Amino acid sequence: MLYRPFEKRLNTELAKHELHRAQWTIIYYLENINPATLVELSNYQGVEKPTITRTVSQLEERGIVEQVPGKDKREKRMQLTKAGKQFYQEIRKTVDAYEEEILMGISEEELKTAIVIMDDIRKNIIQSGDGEVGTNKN
Amino acid sequence: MLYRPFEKRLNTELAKHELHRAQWTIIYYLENINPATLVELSNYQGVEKPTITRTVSQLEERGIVEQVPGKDKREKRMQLTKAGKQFYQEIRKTVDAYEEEILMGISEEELKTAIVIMDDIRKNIIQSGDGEVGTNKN
DNA sequence: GATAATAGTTATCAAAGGTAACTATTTTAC
DNA sequence: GTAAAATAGTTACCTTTGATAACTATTATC
Repeated sequence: MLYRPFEKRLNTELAKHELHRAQWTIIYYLENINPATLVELSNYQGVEKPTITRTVSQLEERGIVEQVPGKDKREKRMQLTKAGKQFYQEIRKTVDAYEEEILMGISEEELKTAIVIMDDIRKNIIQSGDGEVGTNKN
Repeated sequence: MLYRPFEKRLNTELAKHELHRAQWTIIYYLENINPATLVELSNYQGVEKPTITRTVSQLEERGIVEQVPGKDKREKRMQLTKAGKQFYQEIRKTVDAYEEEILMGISEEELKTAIVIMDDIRKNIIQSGDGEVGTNKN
């Protein structure tokens, strides 16, 4: 049970920027894969659509993300605003410091190994049972 | 982000026994360290006391755990009831199957490595910052 | 063109956590 | 030996984060 203390601590770090974990996860994803639809975000987070709608709205209200016209009138494609990208860099500092702290004494190799294994497990979960999100099954 | 799919799936497994993750964690802990106080449980889960009070009450109402007189009139020492222990065995089957499934293709060694690393990280979190629970600081 | 599927939203509920403020005991300090 | 501090737990209440059900609007498919 690594998760509880990790999340607890991450949230106190993010609180410095008046952010919560769920919001940060979306900002983080958008920094990499930039215009992303809500469904994409929903799949990434492993969370139902209404949950994403809410979190994205919060970020929208704060001017961190904005909509870009997608090829479809249905889809809502989001990207980080200019301010959002700057914001990301700020949070990044906090998160980097946090990560460095909790990874003290753990080598690059060890970390890589752990990541690979956890990724294998994640794939197993998503493949078999229904670690997946409802939308995908229709 | 291994956690979300893992918890989601675990919860659907536990639902077969009308259980939730937080409850299961306590049952699991009590199977090993049997009479445990609420503070102990609270530290184990990395969660504040009121949260534990609630979860333990639920298990108490279902006759899964019961109080044993501790050396102190303050502390509430809990153990699994007879029914609770039987219940544990049942759930164990479900959880074992689940674990086997998600660990498919992952060797003993790999798993051990991952556990060691994650444990190191957990220790780092608890040591430094405040991955800890409020009670401990007073 | 009617039916399916897809993307998103709204409303509402539940799980799981937190804080503040409290009671009842037990320890510690003077 | 009592007053103050610490410890264990509880109650009341709030927040975050998730889920479901039922819906609209748009696009694909047959």
